[in-house]
Amino acid sequence: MMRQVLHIDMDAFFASVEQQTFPFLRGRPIGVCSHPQGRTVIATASYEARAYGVKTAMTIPQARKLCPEITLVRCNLAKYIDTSTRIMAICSRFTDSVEVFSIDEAFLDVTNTAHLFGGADTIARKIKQELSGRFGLTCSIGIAPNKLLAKLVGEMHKPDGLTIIRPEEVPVLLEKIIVEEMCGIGPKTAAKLHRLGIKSCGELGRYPEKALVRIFGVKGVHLHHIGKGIDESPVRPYFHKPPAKSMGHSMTFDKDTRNMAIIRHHLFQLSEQVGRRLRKDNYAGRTVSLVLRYADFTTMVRQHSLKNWTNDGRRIYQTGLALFYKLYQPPRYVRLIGISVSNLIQQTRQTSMFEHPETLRSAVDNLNNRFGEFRVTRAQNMKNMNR
DNA sequence: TCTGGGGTCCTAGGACCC
DNA sequence: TCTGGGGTCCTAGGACCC
Repeated sequence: MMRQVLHIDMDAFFASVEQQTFPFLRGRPIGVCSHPQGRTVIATASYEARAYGVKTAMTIPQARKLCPEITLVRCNLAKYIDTSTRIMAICSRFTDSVEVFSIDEAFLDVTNTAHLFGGADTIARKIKQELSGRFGLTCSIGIAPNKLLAKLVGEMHKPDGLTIIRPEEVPVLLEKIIVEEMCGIGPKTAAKLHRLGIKSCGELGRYPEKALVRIFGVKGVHLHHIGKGIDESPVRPYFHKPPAKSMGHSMTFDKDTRNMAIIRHHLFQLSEQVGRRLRKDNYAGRTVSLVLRYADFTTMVRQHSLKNWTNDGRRIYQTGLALFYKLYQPPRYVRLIGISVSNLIQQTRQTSMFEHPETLRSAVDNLNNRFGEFRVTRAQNMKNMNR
């Protein structure tokens, strides 16, 4: 049975949410970023800003050069998560097969429910209408026989687009699509394909599968499928969301530094944040990874596996700090540090396998969850340091 | 004022055990 | 006294996604 899959992608999501919250931002070029004064990049640019060439991942100076009148807005992730949750709830009214692909993207398998609403295209129009009416937000929707193609065609008419591709139209489409437009083919793979004389998906699909496997390993099979427009992967409902594999935080210093007190201070804060997030969802992990990026952008990762699972910020910090000292080459300036915990297990309730009593930490967590990060923290952390 | 921050998956080599 | 082979865990690095 031919499947009917919708891909829904919110248009300039973070920026559009901000423009809805603050009407004076509407119609103006804005960029959302994590901390507008610091060393950061544009997370999302409004369409007005995109008209000037401002794009995601651009630095603030670059964006300002292209668009001097751009308004920078601080990222408010909690608000976007809240809006996203409500958007996903609306999608769930049309099928229980909704996969939350990212904060602003979802796949819907409507194969079994389309007839209840008058067809997949009607569902798409209803969702658009609903999101516009309730939130003032637009989205772009692609409808296709599988996720790969739904995502591809959904991107063809942004913003506020609706693109449908029928099975018989797929071969002609694939001839027109260049490989780097496909989800899963990044710059490195695209360059490698170009060297093989492969530009379009049609060409990729005709390239012998065996040769692709020889060159790319297991990924060759996947590439062959991409070239043919084949994707059997199911839409995974959000309630089957797999457990997390890792949790981490990192930060770029506003100025490169080699001041150990500053580095330790931020490493400690990042570790506490990671521990708190692990505890919030009842995770504990055994492997601690430390990321270190020098001023010249060389980036290194070192990891260490512990004997016991932990979700204690202090334990994570101690392990991370030991890794830092092993890795760090002293006179060099540090640009970024990060810490993450992997090898996770999830408990349904608190058990004795954690190293320390939970009572104090969960009380501190509750306070911080309610009143904000680091309102209550360890005395060691109180020295007021600037980034 | 070049180059954020959060993830997942894959590969490849070495240690170690049977 | 010529050493195979399978399995698992660990670590480092890279590609890719939003």
